[in-house]
Amino acid sequence: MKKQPAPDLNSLQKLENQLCFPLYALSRRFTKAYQPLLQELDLTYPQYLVLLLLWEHGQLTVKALGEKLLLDSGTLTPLLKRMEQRQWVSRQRDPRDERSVVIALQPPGKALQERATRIPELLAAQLNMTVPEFEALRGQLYTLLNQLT
Amino acid sequence: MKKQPAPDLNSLQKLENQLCFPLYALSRRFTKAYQPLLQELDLTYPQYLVLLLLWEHGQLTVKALGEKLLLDSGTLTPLLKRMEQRQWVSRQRDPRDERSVVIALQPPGKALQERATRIPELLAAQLNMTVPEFEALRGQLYTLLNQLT
DNA sequence: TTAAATTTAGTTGCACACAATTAAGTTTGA
DNA sequence: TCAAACTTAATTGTGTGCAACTAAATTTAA
Repeated sequence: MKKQPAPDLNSLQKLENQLCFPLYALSRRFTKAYQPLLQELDLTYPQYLVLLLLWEHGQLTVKALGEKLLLDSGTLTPLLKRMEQRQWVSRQRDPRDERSVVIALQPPGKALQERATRIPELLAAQLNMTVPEFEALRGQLYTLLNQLT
Repeated sequence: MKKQPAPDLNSLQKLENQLCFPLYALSRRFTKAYQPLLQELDLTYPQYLVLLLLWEHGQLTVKALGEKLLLDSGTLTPLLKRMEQRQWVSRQRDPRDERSVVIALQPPGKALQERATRIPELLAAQLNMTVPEFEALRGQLYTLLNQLT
């Protein structure tokens, strides 16, 4: 039950008073912080996200990956083809529903998991946040994500 | 003086426990929320950010735009050339320092300001947040941005 | 049953992002 | 002074993102 849906409208025309800009900038800075760690594995950040899901689930359809990552086939198809070229994943039509393409983790992709183990903690260490702060912020971001989805 | 720099490491390998993914997804969702409003002005979100700064400052160098937006010339140069083609901005070398290029707002670019007035409040209305919540979140995002910059 | 609607990936085209490099201009320090 | 170091944009090349569209497979509803 929120009372004031719109904050301080007069100054919202300024970049630094908006919410979207720091999200946009911080998202890119985060990706850049991952970059030196991912570069050692020859991975981009979106490719790393796909692998995180496949390390957990083994295989997922393009549709399922798109739902979890909020990406569409226009982004995923070429990205997954590059990952297929490196033998990290396989791509094949589901025989039970030929519309679906199943992306399955392959041994070279599985082998990256071990090398990536410490990435999350190395990133978290750069943030200087407590666990409750971290979890509260994450919760707020997911709440907003639900608002906009 | 933070006591616990790294949160709950065991589960950080999962997408939904990380901070970067919701930032990445939310940033893109926000841009998508702006899109129908910006489309009426034939603007992309990064172009809109450039105009926000030029509406405030009149003119800025490429370097200054890059510092404020955390974007480099590889992104800005082609973007600004597209904005120049539409007569929204001019691009000229600073005679006092020929290395610098000054981006100056032009009348058609200035004219967009009025048409964009209500964009921030229309966006804010979709968030269902109070002013204090909004400001607290913005503050946290800027704090993190400073950590990573 | 079967034509229409829906679902799922893929394709196309455009606009970012950014690393790496280049080129030109300016500052500096021995 | 003047060569080296630094600063600033531009360029090149790669990889996303996403809107719009296409094509094939499946589901649906009359």
